[in-house]
Amino acid sequence: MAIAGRTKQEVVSEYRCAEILSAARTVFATKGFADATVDDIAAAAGIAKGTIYLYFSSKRDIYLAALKQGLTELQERTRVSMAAATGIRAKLRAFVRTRLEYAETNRDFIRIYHSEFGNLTNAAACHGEFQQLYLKQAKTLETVLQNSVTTGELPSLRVDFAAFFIYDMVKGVMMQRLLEWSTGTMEEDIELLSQLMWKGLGAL
Amino acid sequence: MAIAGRTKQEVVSEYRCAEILSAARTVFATKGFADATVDDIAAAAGIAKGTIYLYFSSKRDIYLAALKQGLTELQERTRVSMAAATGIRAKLRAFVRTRLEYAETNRDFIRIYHSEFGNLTNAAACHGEFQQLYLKQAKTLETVLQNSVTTGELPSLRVDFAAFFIYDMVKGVMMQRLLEWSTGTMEEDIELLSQLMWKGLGAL
DNA sequence: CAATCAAATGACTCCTCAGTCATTTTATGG
DNA sequence: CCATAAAATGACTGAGGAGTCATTTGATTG
Repeated sequence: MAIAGRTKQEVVSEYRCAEILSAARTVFATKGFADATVDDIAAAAGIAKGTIYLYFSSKRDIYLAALKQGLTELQERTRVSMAAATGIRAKLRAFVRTRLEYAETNRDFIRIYHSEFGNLTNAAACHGEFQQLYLKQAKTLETVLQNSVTTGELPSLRVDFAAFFIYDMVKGVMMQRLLEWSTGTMEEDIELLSQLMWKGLGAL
Repeated sequence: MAIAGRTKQEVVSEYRCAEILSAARTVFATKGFADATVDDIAAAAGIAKGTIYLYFSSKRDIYLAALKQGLTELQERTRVSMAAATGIRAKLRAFVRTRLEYAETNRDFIRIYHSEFGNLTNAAACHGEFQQLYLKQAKTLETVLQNSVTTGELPSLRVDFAAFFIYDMVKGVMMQRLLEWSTGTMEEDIELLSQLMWKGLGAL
């Protein structure tokens, strides 16, 4: 009974998972991991709690799945837009733009993203699983920087340091915008951030 | 019975508070707010749980007190060292140095700091009390930047944006160093960060 | 030393919530 | 239409932990 390589069962199952993850994102974004309850998620998804445990094995499992899903999408978009840009400066601008735009349209995910990646220091709670996800993210950017160093487009520098530096700047602006602390439009913030990243405060 | 304006009672009370806060810092840093128990803190302080409630009204109260204490000290040191430096560039370098040095010797506090200020987006949980503390921090730096703009030392720019930008960069490096992800010495990181902040990636 | 007061204690209560599972509902296909 | 299997349900359980308070310990003073 498989159509296009997927049974009906699989399709329904995927749909349920997506439903649950979508509800979970909203709830986790609003309450944070600790204060969110599985009942909250069930209510938001309009299903019974027991059903959730047919698709996920624990509260943490749901959380991790929601985080991974968003992270994969964000990372893929970032990768594609950077690959499409020519020259390191354009690539960095693409990095900034893609991520700020994604943040604007995926606020719930970004809240979860920040609550995890703003706080990687609490290793005890998560056995480093989030640290690994973070490092994987940084790796992509690091590779791009390294290539530019190799071609001589960038001078030799500690690319690992620079990669984190860039991540943190963009992460900070995402948060500013999410909290509506930024006084500028997104275009202005993209421009200003790109300038600061490239030229620093001294050359403005 | 007051000696130097303080009764014995007050001295003992302050000592107990300090004891509890010190234990709390360690526990919160290790387990995070949600996973830390008041029993953990009591055990770490070598006192009974009931005693803690003679000095603090709730778990959150302890947390907030520990955070505020560290924050006040960090902020004061930052303010003093910046005031002692001449010129905006030296002030910024002082900012970076003071904070990285403080992070090196107050790791427990910095863990707590990051778990809060990495995640300000979860406003529901804390009624914005942490957001206020953060904004107060940023204000000091913003004032320094504004003064430099007024004297013409810096060109006109969105000082609020720049202040966050600087905070986030330093915060990021603090985290890198805390997790021992940084491959450089502290001096190297101070130097590199100051350079990047001032000149950006393009001018290295 | 006895009486009084303050400080400390930890067993206890109460509540929340993750995860379970016997029961009910819905889908399948003969 | 019935039999059987699969999916969904939500009342229930057990664990864990915040905050309380009757009791104990220790200090103070006449």
